[in-house]
Amino acid sequence: MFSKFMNLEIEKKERIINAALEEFAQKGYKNASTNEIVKKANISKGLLFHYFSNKKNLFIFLLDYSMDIVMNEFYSRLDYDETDIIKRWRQIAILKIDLIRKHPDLHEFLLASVTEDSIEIKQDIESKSKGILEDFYKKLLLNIDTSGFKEGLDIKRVSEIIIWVVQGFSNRELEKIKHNSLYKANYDVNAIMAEFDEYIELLENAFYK
Amino acid sequence: MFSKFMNLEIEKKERIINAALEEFAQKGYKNASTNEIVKKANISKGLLFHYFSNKKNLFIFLLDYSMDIVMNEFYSRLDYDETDIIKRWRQIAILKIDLIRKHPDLHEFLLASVTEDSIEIKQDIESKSKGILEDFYKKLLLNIDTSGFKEGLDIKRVSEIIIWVVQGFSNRELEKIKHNSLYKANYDVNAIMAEFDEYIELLENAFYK
Amino acid sequence: MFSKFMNLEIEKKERIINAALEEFAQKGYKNASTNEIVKKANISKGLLFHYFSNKKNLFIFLLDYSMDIVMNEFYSRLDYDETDIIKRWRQIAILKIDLIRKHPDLHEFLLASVTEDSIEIKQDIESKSKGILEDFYKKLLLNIDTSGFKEGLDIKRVSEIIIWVVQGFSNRELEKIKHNSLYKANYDVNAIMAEFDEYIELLENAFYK
Amino acid sequence: MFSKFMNLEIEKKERIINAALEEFAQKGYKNASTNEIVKKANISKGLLFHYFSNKKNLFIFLLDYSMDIVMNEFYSRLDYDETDIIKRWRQIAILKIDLIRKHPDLHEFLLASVTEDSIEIKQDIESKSKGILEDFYKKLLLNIDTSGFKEGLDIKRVSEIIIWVVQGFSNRELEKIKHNSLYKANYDVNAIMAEFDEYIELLENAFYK
DNA sequence: GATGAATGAGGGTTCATTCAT
DNA sequence: AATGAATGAACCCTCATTCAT
Repeated sequence: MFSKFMNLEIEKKERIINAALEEFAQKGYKNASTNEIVKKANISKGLLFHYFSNKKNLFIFLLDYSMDIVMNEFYSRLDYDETDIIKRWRQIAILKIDLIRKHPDLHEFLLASVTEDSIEIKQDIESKSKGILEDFYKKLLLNIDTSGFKEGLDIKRVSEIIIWVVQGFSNRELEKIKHNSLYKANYDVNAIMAEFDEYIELLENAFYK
Repeated sequence: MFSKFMNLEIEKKERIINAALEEFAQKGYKNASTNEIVKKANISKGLLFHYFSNKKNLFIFLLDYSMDIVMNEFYSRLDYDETDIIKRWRQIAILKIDLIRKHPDLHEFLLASVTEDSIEIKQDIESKSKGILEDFYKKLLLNIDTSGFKEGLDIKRVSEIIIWVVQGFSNRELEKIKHNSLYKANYDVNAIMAEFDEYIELLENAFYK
Repeated sequence: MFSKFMNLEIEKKERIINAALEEFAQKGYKNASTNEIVKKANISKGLLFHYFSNKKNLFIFLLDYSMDIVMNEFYSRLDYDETDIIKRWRQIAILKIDLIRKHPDLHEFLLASVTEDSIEIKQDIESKSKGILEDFYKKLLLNIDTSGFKEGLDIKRVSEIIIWVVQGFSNRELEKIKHNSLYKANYDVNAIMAEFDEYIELLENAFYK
Repeated sequence: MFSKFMNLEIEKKERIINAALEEFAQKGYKNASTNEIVKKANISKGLLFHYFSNKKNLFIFLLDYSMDIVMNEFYSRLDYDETDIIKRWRQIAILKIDLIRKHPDLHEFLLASVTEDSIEIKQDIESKSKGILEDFYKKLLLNIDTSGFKEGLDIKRVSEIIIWVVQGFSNRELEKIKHNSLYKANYDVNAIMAEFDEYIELLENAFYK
């Protein structure tokens, strides 16, 4: 389907992908202008449509492309021998932060996609993300050992609490990065993880034997 | 600035506000059509621009208007004698659910605003929400008693954990409502609060003396 | 449906109609450019779509408009007391020539419509013309007296022959007008009808008692 | 001019010609897509333009090509010993029907060309068809014997009447074929010619001694 | 105050044609 | 000769905004 595009030289391919990711991430689907994309990518109007036929297809390609990268980044680097749920989520948080550093536009794009309202692509996004996300979460949480929890705890609920805390923390950091360019330029993953560990400790004390 | 509009008879004013809230909530800023708004509000095109000069101003007006209502709903109804942080957040959750039931369009509008991508208004939304939200949070958490926490806990961090859990829970419920129209039509506040209380209990056991 | 347009001042209305008729007649549906139409009519791009919503609707409006005029020109001026089939067709030929002189663009437009290939409007044209043309032919041939034919002739076939001859003659004249602008500018209806009558005489001698 | 193309292997040449004839016949000049043509012919985009330089030239080539074939079909098979005008036209009608059966695309193409609206090629079509058709008609009617007509008839006018009747009849049949696919699939040349002969008999009785 | 006709820049998309390989 | 990526002008259409009434 996108074979024409895939056979391109890598440099041009990246120019186009990055231009499109940035534009969609900044403005959302409907607002994004194919005019802007070709300007940023320094290609002709016609070429974009030669590769992708139409705007929707371009978006769907980016969705697949982004999800693929994210999946790979996560699946291949997750240590499945680490069975402790908190430590596992700690890993996930690190991978996430790393992903954002390596592919900031891609992350922005996926984030924007999730809240995308345009009726034309809503269904595509949902159908794609649904299956993949379910699968994703299953794999992320494969082989988790919850035997360390204190007796009598509702494991499902405690797990949710842990996830919410991890998400709350990482969203807080993302907000800082997003709204504070100084912070963005200089942030120190180690320092962040050190702080993160303090929250983790609170959770461990609260819920572990 | 919007004095012309404010002096209007109340019925027409509400017609316009509701039409615009609904349109923006459903379609986002850029997609929203002034044509649709005037059609829904049953006024002429020119009149809308007579009152608000342009689309952006209309949006900003709605933003102020919505935030005002929310502030009032919360400030006036919050029981400041309840000093326990978990119970206070439980109150907030109830008020939030209540707000959604009473002003669904307004809530949708504010929710959509937060994830709005249109570059033209992004900054306006953020600058407005930033100051107000900070003030909001300060007031919401005024007079909180944290003396019930176990000794040695980092109160600030534990408070954050609590907030993240409350947010995680309410987001989960909102997602259900949003993606499951059957659930939306029949949901039972009491049942939801009962489940919520189970999470609260977990937190209390974890962090309270 | 086209009420906005119909309420226009007559001069502007005619400017738009003539510009569109000419463009469609010259280039056919798909080739016709709304850009050219608005240029010829000296109105803005948006206005055309304000009135007609889209190109197809504009075309359909012109189809109705043209058919109406043609119907009226013919119905109101045909002498239904003339029952002789040849004389009746002689009348029709005169009315046709007259129509072309008075509304050349309109005639060109309808002629082009009949041979229009664009799949988008083919059905519209056919459904419109089918009913109307059937009705039209019925009225044109109302009250025809064929008792003057020689005994033993197949009346239906002879009628067809007469019609084909009239059509052949009038097409020949149309071709002359179309391809010879000198001829077009100076042609003399009386001279044409005089020649036409010679063909009619041949037919009368052949088929009448 | 098209020597490059003419030197091609015959199979490829025919593939291209048929693809182009079909596309132009179905969609008219402007609507026809060079993309579709190369796809149908299974050649590359560049090759088509290598042979024909541009779309217009391709069309003109097809026009020449089609007319040549038609000319040959007619010239070589017409029995010039048959001097009677009606019988001669009867022959022509049969040859025409035969042509349509043998080269349906080609016939469709020429038919569509005659009613082609595209201003870019209108003149080319007309200038080509004018000279050729005149010549064609002259040859078709070569060596016609009109001595069988009744005394005193205007031979030129009667000949025209005969032609118009033949055209009228064959157009009527073509319309049936075009708009009734059932009819198209099953039509019986002999039956058609039998009916045609009834019209011929009417003409003979009318104009022959 | 109130109307809605009028504008025109910008939107996504198509397509004949060119040209490096 | 043969390819198909690349171009850009033109296409139809949308829409916030203006302005005469």
